[in-house]
Amino acid sequence: MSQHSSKRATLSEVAALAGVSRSAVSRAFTEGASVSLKTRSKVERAAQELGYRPNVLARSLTTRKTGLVGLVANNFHNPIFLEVFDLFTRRLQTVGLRPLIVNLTEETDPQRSVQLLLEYQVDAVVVASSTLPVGFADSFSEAGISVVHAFGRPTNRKDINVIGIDNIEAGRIAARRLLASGYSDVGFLGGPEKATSTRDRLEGFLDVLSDYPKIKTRVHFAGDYTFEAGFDEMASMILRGLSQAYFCADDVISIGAMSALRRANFRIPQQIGIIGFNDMEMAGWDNIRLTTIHQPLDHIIEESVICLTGMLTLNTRKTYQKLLPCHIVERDTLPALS
Amino acid sequence: MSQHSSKRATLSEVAALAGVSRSAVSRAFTEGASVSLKTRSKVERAAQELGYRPNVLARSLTTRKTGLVGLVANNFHNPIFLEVFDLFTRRLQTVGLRPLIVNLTEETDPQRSVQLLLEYQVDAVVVASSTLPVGFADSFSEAGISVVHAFGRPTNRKDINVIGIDNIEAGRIAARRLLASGYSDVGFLGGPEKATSTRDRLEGFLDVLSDYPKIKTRVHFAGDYTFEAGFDEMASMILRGLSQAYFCADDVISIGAMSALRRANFRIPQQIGIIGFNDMEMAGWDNIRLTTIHQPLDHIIEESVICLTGMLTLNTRKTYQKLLPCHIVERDTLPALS
DNA sequence: AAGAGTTTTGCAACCGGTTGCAAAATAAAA
DNA sequence: TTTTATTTTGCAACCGGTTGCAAAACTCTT
Repeated sequence: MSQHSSKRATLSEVAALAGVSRSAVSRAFTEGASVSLKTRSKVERAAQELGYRPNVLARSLTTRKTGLVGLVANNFHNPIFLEVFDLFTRRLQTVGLRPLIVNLTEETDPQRSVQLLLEYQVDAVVVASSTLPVGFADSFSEAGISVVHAFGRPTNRKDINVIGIDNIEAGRIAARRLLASGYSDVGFLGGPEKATSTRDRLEGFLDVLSDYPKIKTRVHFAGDYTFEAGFDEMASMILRGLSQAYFCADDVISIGAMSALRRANFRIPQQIGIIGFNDMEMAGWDNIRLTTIHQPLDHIIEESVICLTGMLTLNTRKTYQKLLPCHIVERDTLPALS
Repeated sequence: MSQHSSKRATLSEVAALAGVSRSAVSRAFTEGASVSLKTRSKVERAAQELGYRPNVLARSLTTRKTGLVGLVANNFHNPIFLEVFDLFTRRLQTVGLRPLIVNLTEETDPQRSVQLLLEYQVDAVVVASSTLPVGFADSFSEAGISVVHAFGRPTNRKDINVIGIDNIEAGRIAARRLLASGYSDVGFLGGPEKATSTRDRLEGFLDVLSDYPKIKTRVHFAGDYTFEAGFDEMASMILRGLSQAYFCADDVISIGAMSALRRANFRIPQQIGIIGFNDMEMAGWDNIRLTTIHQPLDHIIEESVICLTGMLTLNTRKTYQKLLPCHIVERDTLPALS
């Protein structure tokens, strides 16, 4: 009941007050340990009295489980990541894990970040990004830490778990949707050219279109998954001539691009059609209503956390690679299909 | 150079390999400890060889510093928080602190979250929210942990640090700006009615307007700092009759409200003027161009981290309460001033 | 070369917990 | 009640580090 504001109570103090051994106290606080009802209640009373809470970090020293999970991300300018953080932190919380977040900026040295998470003895690492230094996720598994790469691309590295979507198929879906609207001149506006997600979506996109040689196809890249990048790239495309419709490889890029189009007085979808990617919250806002490919964030994250807890409880090191299906959400930036 | 993939090397192993005592190794890894050049290099060589990295958690046991900082937030649906996270994680990283993030949802028990951070022995807690269970920040300082409440309201509780803005003054600024445009009927569209930020902004707003009894003033509240809340509230206001201009107490609410207005064919700013609050990244996007009150996020966060490191290094418990100035960013949702 | 002053080193105890093991206590069987 | 099986308990060692203290190893004087 009473609280010491200054100093935190320790195991020994509780043991002393309860009149039992330190081990007894420890056991009273460990699930499924052997303690009699009598001791347990003595301990609980004493603990209550002192406001005792076990020190997880000290405990981790012997149990070798910290409950910490590194959450590495490198794009804090795309609103989709707020949703990602929300979902990840919630899910991790409910399974008793604590996210230790690493913001991988241009200034931070990736290798140093790896070290850092190692020093904090994280139980596992979640890498949430589709644009990363190649081999970044690898360095964790090399150091003996379980990794799950959310939004990643499948790899043949046996010890990396990947949960994401089939970006190639997503590119195909977009291409087919544009074909269905009858366009004869379509464009691809990707994110960073070297990002695996960009390359894969482009591959699928071109894959479908290669069967329709009469349809003109243009390819462009925004340097970044940001509004400005989308805006700027579209602005320059306007000067060089436009296709009838675009597959923009990210919602925020789409919004940037549409903004540039509207500023140049193009009407969407009447003059130019747009299909985005991600289906972030904002895409459904009434002033945007972006037709886009839904990426099943919650599902991806759910699976990631399942994969993670799986590895932590039974420590089966079975590699887990899962690609989840995407689907189109029809809104107002492509003409409705009949 | 070589790495053990399976097992992490420990202090003792390094000591053995280097042929020195464990203390020597420890000292070689502690800034400013007494070690000869010779031993240091022996240790470094051995550490390199084994891929040794000290266990921060074990160290924290004796040093009583974990380098962990709890970062508590409760709104993952407002894009402004992505900026907040970005800035906080960056800043904390550069001063060698690690953010342990807590997502305070409706399901999570606030008291349990406090416990949790205590169990992890965080060095300090940052509470980043302007809408929180009253006394929430208190429970940390009661437990003997330094708290800084970013975006909070000043309090007379002596042990809580607050860094934020003067919301009352912000309300005044908004009111004066609307007056300057010559409106004779203005509205306030706040966030959650009980949030301190809402109440304060309203207070300032009404404070200025009380000097102009001829100007009609209406007050409304959106239930939440979200797009939908802004949209819905404005939609229902449209039915009940509108003022000429509104101070919306958050950008995302503003965007929701404007969306409802546009859908009802009102032209902004010609028919209805809007001034928002926060100046989030998106407010400057070309398709939004929201005139809004800039809240100095980066400055607030910089100060918060300074306050925090101050408390941690020299552990002066001097209370630190700082309100930073806001200013208007003129864009396109209010008529330009001559 | 001996003595004084300074720096470096290792020992051992400690931080706050957990856990294998054998002894003590309790419950069940005879 | 005694014997045996079972549960509960405390001891002591350990997890991976740090640190006060006294001894050891250096410098520098004289």
